[in-house]
Amino acid sequence: MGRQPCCDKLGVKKGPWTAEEDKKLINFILTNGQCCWRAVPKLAGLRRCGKSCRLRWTNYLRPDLKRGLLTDAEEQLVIDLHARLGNRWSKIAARLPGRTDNEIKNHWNTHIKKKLLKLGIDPITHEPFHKDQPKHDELATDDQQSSSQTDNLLVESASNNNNNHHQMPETNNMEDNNSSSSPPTENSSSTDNDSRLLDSICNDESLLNSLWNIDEPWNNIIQPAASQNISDIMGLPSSCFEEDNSCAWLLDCQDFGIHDFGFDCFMSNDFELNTSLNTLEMGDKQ
DNA sequence: AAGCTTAGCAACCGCCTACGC
DNA sequence: CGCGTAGGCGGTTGCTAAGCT
Repeated sequence: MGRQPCCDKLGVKKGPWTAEEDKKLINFILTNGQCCWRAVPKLAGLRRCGKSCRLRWTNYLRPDLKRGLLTDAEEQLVIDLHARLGNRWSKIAARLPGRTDNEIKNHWNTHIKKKLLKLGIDPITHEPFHKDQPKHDELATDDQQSSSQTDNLLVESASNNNNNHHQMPETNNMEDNNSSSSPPTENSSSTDNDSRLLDSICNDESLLNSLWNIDEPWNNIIQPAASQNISDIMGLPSSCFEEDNSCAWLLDCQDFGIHDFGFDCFMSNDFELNTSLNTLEMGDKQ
């Protein structure tokens, strides 16, 4: 016999999540951590599929998520990664701390793809269109003279991608274990390719600096007073927020639905947190 | 001001893989 | 070893707000 079904489809709610449902899910995960998603809806008092709960948590409620548009550096990294990994959004997201595969996928489809098309670059192959080659989208026909900073980055990135396909240094330590070295397609991936990718990223000093500058401020955000307030507000034992507890990740709480879930204490009582958040925003805009 | 179109994003759907039984 | 499920993934849909006529 196998396991029990994830959820009985009957009586399962669909559609947008309400603030009340979000609260329940957050409360549950704060209390119990991320365990068996199948059991989450029942235990948390939600009429949702476990899958839906997992998605809501990973794509929206997770405290380590960043908010707002991708920065130029992140965007370039996505392009770079997409050139080698194809539409493997989860792999790409794994390289961008605080970003979800869904977010990156959406950003790709709504922003990056269009930019590439405008620049005459095929978003699938990352190769420039040939003059006699039909483009994938009508958008590609207008305004190909665009010269914004982002567009320049994109051109540079695409150009680098083409060059790097054959000249990437050897390294290791990537989680992907496929072994093909084919050009970037939906299914192409390999340890070698990933290793080279990591290496090329690590060798890109400006890119790395940019990413580290984004993440660094979080080290300074955590204040004991803040965690105390959270435990009070959420009605949870303060032990949930102790350093060695499974909920210690909450201390890394960044910028998620703070106002929606009664986390305003972060904003009103903690000057240093505000400063850190401002620093982060500055970093994001740079 | 109203109606229409478009862009952006959250959420769902269906498939695949790993794993428990 | 085979069956069936949970979890994960990528593609797609549908809702909503913003922009346009």
